[in-house]
Amino acid sequence: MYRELQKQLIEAVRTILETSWGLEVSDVVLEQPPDLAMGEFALPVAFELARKLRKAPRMIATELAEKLSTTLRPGDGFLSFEAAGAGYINVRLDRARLMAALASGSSQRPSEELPRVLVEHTSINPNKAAHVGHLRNAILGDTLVRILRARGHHVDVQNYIDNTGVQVADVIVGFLHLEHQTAPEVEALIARCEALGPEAREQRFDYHCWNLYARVSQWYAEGSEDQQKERKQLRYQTLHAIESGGNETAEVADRVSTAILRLHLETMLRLGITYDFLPRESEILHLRFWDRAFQLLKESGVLYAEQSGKNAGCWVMTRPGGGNSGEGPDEDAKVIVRSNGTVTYVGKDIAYHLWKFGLLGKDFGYRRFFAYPDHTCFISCMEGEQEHPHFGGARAIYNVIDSRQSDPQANVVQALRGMGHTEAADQYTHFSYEMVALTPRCAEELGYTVAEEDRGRPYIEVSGRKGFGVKADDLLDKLTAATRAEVDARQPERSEAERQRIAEQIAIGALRYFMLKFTRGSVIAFDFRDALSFEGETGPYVQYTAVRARNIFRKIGMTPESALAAVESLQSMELAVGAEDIWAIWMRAARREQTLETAISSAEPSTLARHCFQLAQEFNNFYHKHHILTEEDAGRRSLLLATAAIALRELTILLEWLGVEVPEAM
RNA sequence: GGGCGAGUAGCUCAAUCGGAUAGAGCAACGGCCUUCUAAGCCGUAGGUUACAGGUUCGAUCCCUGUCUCGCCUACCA
Repeated sequence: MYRELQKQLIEAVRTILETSWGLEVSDVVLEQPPDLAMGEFALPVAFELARKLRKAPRMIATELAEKLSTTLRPGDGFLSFEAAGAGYINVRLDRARLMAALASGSSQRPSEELPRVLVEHTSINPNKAAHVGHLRNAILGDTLVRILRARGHHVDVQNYIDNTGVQVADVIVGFLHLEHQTAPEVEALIARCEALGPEAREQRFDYHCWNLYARVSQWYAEGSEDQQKERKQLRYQTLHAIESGGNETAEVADRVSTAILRLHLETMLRLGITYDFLPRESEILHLRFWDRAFQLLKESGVLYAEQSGKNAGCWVMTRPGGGNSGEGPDEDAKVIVRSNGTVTYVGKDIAYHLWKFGLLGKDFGYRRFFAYPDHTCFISCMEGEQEHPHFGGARAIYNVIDSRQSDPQANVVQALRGMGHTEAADQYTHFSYEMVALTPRCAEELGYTVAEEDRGRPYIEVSGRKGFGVKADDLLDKLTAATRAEVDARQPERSEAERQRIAEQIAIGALRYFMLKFTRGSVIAFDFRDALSFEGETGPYVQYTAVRARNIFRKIGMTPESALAAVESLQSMELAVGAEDIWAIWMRAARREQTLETAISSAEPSTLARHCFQLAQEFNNFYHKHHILTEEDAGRRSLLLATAAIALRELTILLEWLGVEVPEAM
């Protein structure tokens, strides 16, 4: 109903402007007054018209308000229109009617066919344990998936696995040439680690590789010049062996990366994050996706063979911003195929994205890989199972990838556009976000020595190569331990299993909210003090609020649904009119869908996190001010109960979108 | 050199397409637990929105210039 009122109002303003003044305004701006007591909507349109009409804004506002009140009647849901301030028009709604509509939950969105979308997120190199930076990616991605589904899209979730890249190669170099292990020995190690189970963190295979990767990176940089050259050569030999496949090195790499991949999936599952499909680079190579893409790129003229200059002998592509000045070679062009004939990462990515949009004319084989409680995750392979869901061929895609990759991402879009796939290019969203870094203090806490010059900086970038960072599982364990201690103290009568479950839910709530409350563009300077805080603008604060609301209904022995159903027969709704703290909660509920739309169109989940937190604040304020159980006036009590019920309903929906559960008790 | 992003309270961050008095949380200080859970609530203090111009009824937001910081810009992946 709220949305319809907005539309009606904007339409009415447009009509009046046209018929009375013969004016056309492209965009009628609708705002909220700074204080709810002033009304539900505010129209600043009079300011815009002041110049055209050569009249004071306030006068225009008065006139327009008058016309509006004869057009939109109380029967439509509008109560009054009045000029305010220097020239605003404040609009009051029929609160009782809006409340009734909200309580009955009649905010159905049209069931039109929404396009199938594809979200790629997580995409961790399978060569080491996941860290906080990966958590930000996965949590942002998973939340995006949840809100797209809430809007009504069919969403396929993909986690791209670069199992044949240089990072995997580095760890394999470590196993084979630094530790001098044989293939069976590596396999035995994986088996031993798996037998220990996920609880033995320090002995986990991905933790082992975390350290090994750091050692190898250091090993490359050590020794004499000749040694370094030799080691670098070893590195590329290993990489090429892995890329070509069908040899023992590739076999070991596959075992190692697959074992780590499973651990990553388990880590993410702790946070309630799941995937539908895991496309791997090995299949993109062996199924020759690139050959087909190369052909298409040449045919469309996107790629051209550079004849001279520094890129002579390469197949290159003009960059999005740049362009050939006409004279001589475009030195700024992006190399896609090297002079030795090998394809770069961006080239493979173009092929992969043609597949995503169903424009390649090739497909993966699919095989079952990981079982979730409610569905199965498939992985790419050469020859797959007979029956499998179809992935790819999406109308719109979102790539959750940090901002450092904006250049290669732009290249892929440029290629699509150049090939004439303008619709695909328009529906390609690089959901970029800034990295997670560590505060210098946090780095020191972890036992890393911080260079003097870094000590003054607000943050230090994590580095997998240096083994510098906070591992995802360690952080989750730390959060769980901290919440567990608090739960033990507060809920001593509950069973061990219950308390553990609650502690985990709170830990996840804290972590997910922490990652979501920042806007995408801001670097998160990670610090345990902030992340382990459960007060103020945090997940546990919101969870606690929902638990509080639910306790009211448990205590009184009635359901929130029946409290909402009672709104119809409320005689005392006028009470809400004077009580802005109550009305604020209902208005918050009214704005939910609009906030969802904003979050999606701006690809900014933090909008929803903030909305959710503000609702929690409003409810806590209300909770403190009104004591429901001891309220004697029956009508007023019904109003208070309905308000608690709407708050609980909204909090539950919003937290679900954010991937945060409401614990039994806190 | 070029591209992208950032600079707002002591700290970490917001600010709905350019709108009314720039808001939260932490930290600090002062209050509130015989009452539905104090992981809570209320209050105090804290600001020349990096700087200088410009655009207009109005600028944290748009334009120009300057300063500072980060990332990207390889025939690495």
